[in-house]
Amino acid sequence: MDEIDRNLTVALQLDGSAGLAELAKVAGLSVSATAERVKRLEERGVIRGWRADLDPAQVGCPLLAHVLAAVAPGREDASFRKAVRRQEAVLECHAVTGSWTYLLKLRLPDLAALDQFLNEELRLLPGVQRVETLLTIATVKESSILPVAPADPEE
Amino acid sequence: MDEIDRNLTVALQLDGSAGLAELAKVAGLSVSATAERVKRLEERGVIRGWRADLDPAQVGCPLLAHVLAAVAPGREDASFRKAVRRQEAVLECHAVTGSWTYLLKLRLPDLAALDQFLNEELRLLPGVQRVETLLTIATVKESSILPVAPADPEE
DNA sequence: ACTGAAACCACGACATA
DNA sequence: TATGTCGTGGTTTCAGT
Repeated sequence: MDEIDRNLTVALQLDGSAGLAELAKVAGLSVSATAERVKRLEERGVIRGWRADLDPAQVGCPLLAHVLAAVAPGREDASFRKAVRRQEAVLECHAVTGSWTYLLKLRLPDLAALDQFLNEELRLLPGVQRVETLLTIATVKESSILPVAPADPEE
Repeated sequence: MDEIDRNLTVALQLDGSAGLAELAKVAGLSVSATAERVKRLEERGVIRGWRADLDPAQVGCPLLAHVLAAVAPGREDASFRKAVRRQEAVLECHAVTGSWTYLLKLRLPDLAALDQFLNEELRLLPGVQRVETLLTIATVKESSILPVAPADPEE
């Protein structure tokens, strides 16, 4: 993971359809050396895959909501996690510090779907004690581009 | 945006490197008709771009944190938004309902970077009144695959 | 709007340094 | 680990339905 790899990962996040010729220019390498690098990044798992980046509104999921959930510790926790992973509407679920246990990110078609998720799915899960919903009014920024960190000595 | 388009968008989210031949099978169309559809989806902005999906940890951003911020309403709000958009570490920023104004999602190299962001960037912004940080201990689910909604009559 | 074929270009393997 | 060449295969375009 040197300077060149970092440049490649940045470029590939911005435009994964670039093509090796263009990438080679960015990297300052030949096309085949660039191809080799990209293949390595995939093999090492640095690149996990290639995705089309879709407009949520245009695929019928204009609503964004975050949900804070307090879940009782213990055995029930595992079943909560499993249930959450099965839900398509749940894009993210993180165990967090603070007075809440989990923070979920949801994409939904409309408020009816949110209501249904909260009352017919989430609240019914064992161990769920308290739920708070933060509905998104406006999105100021939403990016999937990770800030690739500069060199870390211990590599 | 018919059934075929929806199938294509789902497939392209899962694997954007699939190739038209494979996609054509999914769509049940010829290769060139499939190519046409994908091009249209791009032109209409349904597909916003093509991205390499990276492993955050491997590009030096293992830390995930969410920040709730209460910001005074008024003119200062615009400068808050502008500042937040400039910050690479801020992957998302949403104006939300409830007792907080904004919810931010951050990717960072380490706690030092988080400390620096909170104290030397966020808290210094005009109008910021209160800040609460939710550090992610474990990620249960993190997906960028939108749940493409089935047919909406009014299209 | 979809099909099929032809032209073209980009990718991937190989031999070399 | 990088380079350049060559062969293959996929993408693009075009004429036809």
